[in-house]
Amino acid sequence: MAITIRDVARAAGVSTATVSRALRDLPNVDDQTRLRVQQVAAELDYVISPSASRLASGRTGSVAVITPYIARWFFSTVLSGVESVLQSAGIDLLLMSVSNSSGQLRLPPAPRLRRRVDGVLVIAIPADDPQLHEVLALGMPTSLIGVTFEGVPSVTIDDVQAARTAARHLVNLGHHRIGLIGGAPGAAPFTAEYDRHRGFLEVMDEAGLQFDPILGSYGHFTVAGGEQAMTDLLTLPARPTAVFAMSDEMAFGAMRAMRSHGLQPGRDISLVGIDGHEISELLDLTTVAQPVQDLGRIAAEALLAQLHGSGERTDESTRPLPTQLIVRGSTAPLARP
Amino acid sequence: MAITIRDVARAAGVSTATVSRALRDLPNVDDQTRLRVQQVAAELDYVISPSASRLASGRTGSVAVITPYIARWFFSTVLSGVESVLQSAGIDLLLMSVSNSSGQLRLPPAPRLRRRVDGVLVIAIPADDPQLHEVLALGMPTSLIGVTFEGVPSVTIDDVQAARTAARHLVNLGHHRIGLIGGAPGAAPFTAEYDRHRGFLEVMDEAGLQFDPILGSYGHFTVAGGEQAMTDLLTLPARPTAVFAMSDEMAFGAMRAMRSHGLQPGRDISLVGIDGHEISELLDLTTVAQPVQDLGRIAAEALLAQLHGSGERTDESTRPLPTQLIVRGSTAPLARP
DNA sequence: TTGTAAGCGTTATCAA
DNA sequence: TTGATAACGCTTACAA
Repeated sequence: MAITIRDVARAAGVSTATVSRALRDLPNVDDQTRLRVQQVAAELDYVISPSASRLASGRTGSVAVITPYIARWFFSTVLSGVESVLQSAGIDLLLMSVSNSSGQLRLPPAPRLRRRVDGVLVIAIPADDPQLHEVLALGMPTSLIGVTFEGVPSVTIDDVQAARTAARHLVNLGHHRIGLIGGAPGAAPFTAEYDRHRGFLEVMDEAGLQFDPILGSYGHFTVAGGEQAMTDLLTLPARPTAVFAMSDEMAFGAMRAMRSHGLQPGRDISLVGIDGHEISELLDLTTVAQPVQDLGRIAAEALLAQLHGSGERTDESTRPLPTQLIVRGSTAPLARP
Repeated sequence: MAITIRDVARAAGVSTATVSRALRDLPNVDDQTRLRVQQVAAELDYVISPSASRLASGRTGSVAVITPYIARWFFSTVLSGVESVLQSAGIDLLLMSVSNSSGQLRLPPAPRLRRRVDGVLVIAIPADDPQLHEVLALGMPTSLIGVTFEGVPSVTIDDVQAARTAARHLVNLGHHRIGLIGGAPGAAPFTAEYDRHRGFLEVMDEAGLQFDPILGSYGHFTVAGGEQAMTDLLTLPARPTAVFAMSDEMAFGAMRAMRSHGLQPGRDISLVGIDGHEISELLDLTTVAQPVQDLGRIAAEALLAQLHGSGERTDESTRPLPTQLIVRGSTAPLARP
């Protein structure tokens, strides 16, 4: 069968304990000994058995990433940030999707986590989702991305601020009749939807523009959702002159709806999104960019810190990551009538 | 500490062996006994220790997915297909990226696989990449996506045919001066690049059009790569009237280059891609769509079959998955001069 | 600095 | 159908 630690020990003329210590770079091993053990191990092409190591040590050396979607831009980009950090740290990354969209019946993730991973990273699962609660109830080291939850470390942007920036941009361009495309207004607090909604309304208030609820159009955070929402706005008797879409993908859909109506973003209606999606540049969409990969990277680092530390959740209340307005052709000053 | 199998055995009044059998639905257990054991286990909130189980059984119940990129559309979409199958089968999915692009020094994946997973899924790593060879040399159950390799099961589309379809479409529209945007012509055989190149040239030959090498422009399979390649074509004395881009993302870049030059896809130059990228519809790009999620799903199923079967690689030489031409506004008949 | 040996929590063989 | 019990391959007190 495969080479075991005993084979290495025998070949190096030491005990298995010493091999174990030497190979893991633990202190209290003679340099000569360590070197010899490492050489022998290499010669024998020895690889440690993770199962045995995990059983004996109680640590799994792996973390789970729980995400609602894998194939969407935001989530896969976050994931790539997470992966790069975990890979460097030599930690196994278990990927688990919890999407229930495709009619797939999905087991709740919590039971699959126990005794299997040392920690969990959760990407943008709404704060009121029962699955999130189950995961948090496990009490293991956890790091949240794009959601906040009392007492649990999380990495986010300032969604209120991001929405404010987008809305302010439109207001500064002279627009009064500003439409809103986003998730349902009844979203749970501490979610991106909720906060972006709030930021938008704040700016409208401050500008002395009262938001006409008929200009709010809601749907899924997808291209299709944005298209539908924009279509609704375009069939209004009095169209908005500018629209704030809560995500770039919704804005893409909005653009398509506009094109179907023979309208052009920037010329006929100004449009701004949030994300900094790769495709936004192509479509010439003004957007408030967020550092998506960094979200993942930093959350992963925070999780590693918990793992290496006491194992307790250390909610160091990190400040939100910065966002940046990128002005492109989809927004323009309100044409004087 | 945590509940173990012995606690369950004690509480149910049976041996640990029986608990193990009952909980895994093995035969030769009395129905009464099985039921009682399951109830007791549930009451005690018992979860099996994967490490212990793996150590004792020799199976890890997990597979690794090795991919060059995580955040790119093709790869994340394949990944989502893979994940849905593995999740249903109760198999852990270990995600490993091998991208060396971002200057990140990445350990070769092979050593990280040994004794850690029961099988491997590899997404679109070129057939001549040494990392792929290392992985294959492990001799474990393996399933390839988007590459073929003698003796190893793989799931692909017919890239030659896909390219033929795209090229034929342009030829049928009356174009003679057709440009090519893609990966370097010196690509390794059995890769998408190589085959798409071949399919394109075949059609040109068959149509009696001889391909002027100056109309071939090569770069990375990215938006930026496509933009650069198209820019080069546009600065030619005699521009092509139509262009075949080997991927939709390259076509997106090509579109941007055209716009910079005041040209419009379909009107001034016809453009066709390959992929069926979600964004293609938005950009009105004609493309040859491939069933990307299915690629992942089917490859995962093939891997599961190996796992459940003899453990040997069963190269059942599955036929390539079908592709489909989707005609949109970016291609049009050659305007009669 | 090194070795001894008792776990870690299952699975699987063999016998009953 | 069930039970004893020997692996599985490592880690980690504790001793030396």
